[in-house]
Amino acid sequence: LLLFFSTRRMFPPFKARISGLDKQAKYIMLMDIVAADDCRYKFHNGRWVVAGKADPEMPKRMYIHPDSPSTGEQWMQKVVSFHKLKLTNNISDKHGYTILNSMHKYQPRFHLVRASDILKLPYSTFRTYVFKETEFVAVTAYQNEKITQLKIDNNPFAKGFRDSGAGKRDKK
Amino acid sequence: LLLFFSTRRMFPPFKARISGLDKQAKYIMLMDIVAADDCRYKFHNGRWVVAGKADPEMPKRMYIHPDSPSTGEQWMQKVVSFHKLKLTNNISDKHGYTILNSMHKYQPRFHLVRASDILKLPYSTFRTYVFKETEFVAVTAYQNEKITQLKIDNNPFAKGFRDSGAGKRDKK
DNA sequence: ATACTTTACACCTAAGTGCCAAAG
DNA sequence: GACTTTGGCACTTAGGTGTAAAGT
Repeated sequence: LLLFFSTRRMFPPFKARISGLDKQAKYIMLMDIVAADDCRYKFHNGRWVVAGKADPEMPKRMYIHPDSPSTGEQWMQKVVSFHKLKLTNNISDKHGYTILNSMHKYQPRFHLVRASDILKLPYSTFRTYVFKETEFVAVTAYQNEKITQLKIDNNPFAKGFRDSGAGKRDKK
Repeated sequence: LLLFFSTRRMFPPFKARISGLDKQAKYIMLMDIVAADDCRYKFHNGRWVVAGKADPEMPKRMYIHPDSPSTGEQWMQKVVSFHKLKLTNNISDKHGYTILNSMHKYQPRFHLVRASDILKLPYSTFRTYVFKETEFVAVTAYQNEKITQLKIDNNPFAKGFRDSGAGKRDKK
């Protein structure tokens, strides 16, 4: 259960270690994010509950991993991370970021394509992998304090919000 | 007459606007930096004068423009800038930076290759363009105050050294 | 001693964080 | 009125500047 925000990266990022590729062949790695169901949600009494039918789907976009294309050998050498994938709720986005609806549930999908060239993508066969545990609800403001704390604790850019030990300050 | 420093970028950067390419074809853009003559220089009485034979040449490296390969159409759309090219005087450099000898004169060269793939580079035909006015002497410390000021005035990262015009005051 | 080189440093750019007040 | 969204902010990482002092 992960979250999203205005125009920001997905965090934590999707990471995968790849094996079984042809060392010599070229591959392209992609990720897209599709609706997990056709519901709109709200956060009530500490949990996400259905709050009606989903809003119309946003234009679909495919994120191409920036190292693409690379050889199987190169992909298998290191963990493949999609931390640079950017999410936005701006329908008129011109950057090619992935557009999502706030308060909707989403499922990232990982695509592996054997192709030497981006231009050949439309004619290539995809292998698509879905990891159910990466499902998340998109939001514009955090609803769950535990998620906030998880991000503060783990995202290096949020280090400024880490409570340096003892003095817990009051918030109201 | 431009300068260089420890492990730093080349500044001002080499920039070119390209035209006449085949829109559909893929191209790779490269830059290397070769000795302009076989002399060692020193800066004396406000000018560079020859001070003996050149030191042995450094290992040659070819900088591949990070957007490579791209289609002719993509290259022609924007100014092609080599501002990320890095220079060093460290002979054992492992990053692939361009290695130069301090106090020697150099000539950048721009290479245009019609090739869809970096692996095909060795078998491809290069078109090489040299602009004499981009010749420079490599240094580890600036010799000419005008060069220093030119950099301070134009390099955004050196803004901290700009005199904010009126009212020169000493630091408190 | 002179001339050049290295290093730590303050000051920048550029971009990714959650927060909070204001707006919708 | 309760909820959601926006935009400015201080904070962070990451890395590019010339400087001055120290090193060779």
